[in-house]
Amino acid sequence: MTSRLDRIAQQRRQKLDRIRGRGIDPYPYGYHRSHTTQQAVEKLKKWESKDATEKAADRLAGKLQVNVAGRIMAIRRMGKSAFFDLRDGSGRIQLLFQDINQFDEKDLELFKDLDIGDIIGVSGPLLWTKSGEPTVWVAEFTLLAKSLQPLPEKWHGLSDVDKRYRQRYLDLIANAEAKEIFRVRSQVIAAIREFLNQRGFLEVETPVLQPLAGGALARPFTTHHHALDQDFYLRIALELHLKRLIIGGFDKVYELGRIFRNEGISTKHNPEFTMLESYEAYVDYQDVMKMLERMVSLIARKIMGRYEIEFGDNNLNFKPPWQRLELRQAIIKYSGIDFEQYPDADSLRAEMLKLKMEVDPQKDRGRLIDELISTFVEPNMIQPTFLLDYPVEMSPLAKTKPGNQRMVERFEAFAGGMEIANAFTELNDPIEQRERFLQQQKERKPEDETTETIDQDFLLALEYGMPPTGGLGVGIDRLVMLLTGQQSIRQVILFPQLREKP
RNA sequence: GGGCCGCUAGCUCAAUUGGAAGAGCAGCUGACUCUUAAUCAGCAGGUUACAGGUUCGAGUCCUGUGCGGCUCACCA
Repeated sequence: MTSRLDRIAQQRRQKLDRIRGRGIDPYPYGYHRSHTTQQAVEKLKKWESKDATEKAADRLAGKLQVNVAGRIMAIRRMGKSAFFDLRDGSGRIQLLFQDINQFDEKDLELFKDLDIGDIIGVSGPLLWTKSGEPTVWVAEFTLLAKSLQPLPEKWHGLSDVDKRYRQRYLDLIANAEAKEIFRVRSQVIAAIREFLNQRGFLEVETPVLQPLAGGALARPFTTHHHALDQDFYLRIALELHLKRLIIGGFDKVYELGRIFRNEGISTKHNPEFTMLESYEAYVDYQDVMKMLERMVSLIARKIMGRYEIEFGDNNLNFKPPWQRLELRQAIIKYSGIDFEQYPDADSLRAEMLKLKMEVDPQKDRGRLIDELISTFVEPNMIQPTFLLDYPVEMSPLAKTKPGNQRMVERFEAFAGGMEIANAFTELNDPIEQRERFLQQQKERKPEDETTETIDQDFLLALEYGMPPTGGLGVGIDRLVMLLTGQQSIRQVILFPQLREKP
């Protein structure tokens, strides 16, 4: 703490003491609002459209009276009068304190002690100022919360990225764009629920704490339950529990939930992030593809008002149908390598080395192909695109293509150079699933902490019979990034993970 | 984890080759009854992230640490 901040805080505390000394509670219990600031402005506009006689009658009848409340964002004192900007969750409105001598001694003193940042409630009639600003002419005012800290600068806002994340409330107060991003995020999630609910999907909740972290391959967070004296993992995917529910007879289920991966942090990765997974019985990945492009495009149009969204230097067009491209063809197109010609890891690695790629000799064929995707293909996936049909090594939970044991019915959706969704026709043959898990375990490196051990309970569930099912996973944070044009995942997560400051 | 960049007043930013740490906003005092980045006059406000080093002299150069950003690696 520097002396200057101390001094400002000290001044505010002195004001607080003065206010208390006059018998005023600076933190009272509530306030009756008749209107939000936005509603008040609308009310005034509506009144403006009436004819002169009606207007005068309304004014006389006190029909322009409102009670509004919010945070003081600006103070323009001008001798006996003053203009304040008042902001609430809906917007802002101007306040006019005309001739402050109308107030009694107590209110006058309180008025003098009001600061930018304080929360107040006011009542009085609405009016237009000469310059056409909708304004509340303040007849009465009440302090609702005294602010003891100075707000960020009014014009430039808060730009210190570190501070914006650590003190997100200041970001939300100071930067309107930040607030808008999270409003959009909330609407996106609501729209997803509405879309899926309308289609007969059932929203469910499954455990975050799991004895095995299955359904994906990622390093999990670990924790410990004391009463059970048992270690648990935080889930890294929703998949295996949702499939159990398909087996249980819910034909359409989804979960919107937080998942946790103990891996690197980047502009596209946060250790905890929000995933949508949905499972629908009796459909395949082609049906899921149609549903996804329909869902995302509807959301874009509903919330952003259009199919085309500016993202970085590009204009993304989410109008269906999205481009469909076989994974194999995409890799050939962007890297020149046809993985079908290299049936094992060694030959593929040799070919990749020719492209001067730095290739980890530990990587198996699936991971090598994955590297080809992320190096050559993903950066080119700007317009919404489905990549279809993946090698079986990369997809232990997906069903192989009919007549081709090496490939599975899987797609990933990309846009803006990011993967936003992953889906497949789910493998429902319990014998094959067990073999795939065993194969996966065999290829696992001894030092590799990321590989799950086999989820026997899930295999048992599969043995009771799971209908043919199409499954989908969507990265909600990335979807919000795309829709709001944000280049960093931290801009769309209210409280992103940061290192603790000393 | 590696590389590069950044950290100056509460906030937004300056500071020439290494030569007296500044401005705007916010704050305080005063003037002002239609302002809206109000205006005008004045005042106050700094461990230049932290710890060392080089130097007559360091915000500036060097080393280390912390935190952040970008990027690479990692990442179904």
